[in-house]
Amino acid sequence: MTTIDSGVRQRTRRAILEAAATLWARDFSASLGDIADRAEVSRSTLHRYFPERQALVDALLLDSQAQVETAWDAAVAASSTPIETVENIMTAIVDLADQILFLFSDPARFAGNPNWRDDEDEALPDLIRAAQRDGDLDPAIDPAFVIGVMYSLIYVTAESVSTGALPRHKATETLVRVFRHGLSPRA
Amino acid sequence: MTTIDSGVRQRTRRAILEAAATLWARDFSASLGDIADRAEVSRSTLHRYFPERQALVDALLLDSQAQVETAWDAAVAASSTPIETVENIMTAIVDLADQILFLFSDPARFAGNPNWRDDEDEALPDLIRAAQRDGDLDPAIDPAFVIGVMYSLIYVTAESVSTGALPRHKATETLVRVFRHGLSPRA
DNA sequence: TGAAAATGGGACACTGATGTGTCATTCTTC
DNA sequence: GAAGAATGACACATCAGTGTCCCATTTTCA
Repeated sequence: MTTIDSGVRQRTRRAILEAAATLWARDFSASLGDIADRAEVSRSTLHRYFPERQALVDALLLDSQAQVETAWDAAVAASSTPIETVENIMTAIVDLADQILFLFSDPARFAGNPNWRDDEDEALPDLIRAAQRDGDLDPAIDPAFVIGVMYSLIYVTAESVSTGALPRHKATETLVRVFRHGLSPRA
Repeated sequence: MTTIDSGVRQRTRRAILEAAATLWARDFSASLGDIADRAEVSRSTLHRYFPERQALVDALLLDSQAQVETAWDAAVAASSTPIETVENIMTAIVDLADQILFLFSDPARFAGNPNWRDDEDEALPDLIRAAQRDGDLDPAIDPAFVIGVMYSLIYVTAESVSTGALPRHKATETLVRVFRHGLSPRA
């Protein structure tokens, strides 16, 4: 178990993490039994991979942060200006809505957890301020508020996509448009 | 108990409902003990007012809907155009963020509950469409998406106000501004 | 094919939340 | 000051979620 990592184990582990993200994004009190059902795995198996509930929480925390970071870095690499970077990050993260909700829906959820990193806590406000200096975002609006709007719009967009109300490209297009127009310095 | 409604009982009842709204808005699995603590009341007293958990849920459901309806009607009465009505509703509802979260954060929470009413389910989309016809909102954006943006912005604004990041008038001003600009038909 | 790995499922104890009831104390109100 | 309302503090039973074993069965792979 410590040295061997068969493909089977990886797939099972991933299925459990996916199920946990889906359920815990909406309801963090969802039981391990619910998660096991969703992952199409017995509760025994779930406990073999994650002995305690906290172990699954920690694993999902690390996994979610890694996924977000990957998408984040790709968005940064593909952008040239601050506003473009912010918009690309939003678009990229729409697909990680479950992970975002799990990570950020309750600010106190991971307080004191050694695995919690708020790396971007400074990177994002810096980006916002840079975009404000460039004249692409209204400098009168508190960066923290801008970030709140960002995550809100991401969540709304992800909902629209997951319910099938809008195709992904159309939804993200609207997302970026609403964000840019809503927070632009133009009166 | 059935005929008498002393001021004491009303205050205690209200304190419990307030506490439940505050806690359940963020975490619907919060225990009755937590709510009793928050309301500064013993768990015994809470059970005297609401014999079962479900009784408290139903009472809060009715109370929240009534509060929202009151604020809603006042906003409608004070407005003359569809877009103005929508904006006034948003501003009024910022103070009811806990109730809004309790009512709408989980679409399935009240499925099948006889006390659940979605009266505004048609009133709001109608308002949106009217504002779109007036040229105040972009007709290319799905009304359901507009409503999602509305509630998201209300939540972000309420957060800013409750954490003290922004004074209420400044926050609501930004709220309306972002909404109008973000969804305006102007390119 | 046969061993090892992986899984399913049941039994069990433990814990926290819940629902019910009783009794003593505090507070209103006349 | 006395009667009744309101509350707090316990005690107790119940129940769902959790964590731990154990064993039979299935799947994987050399």
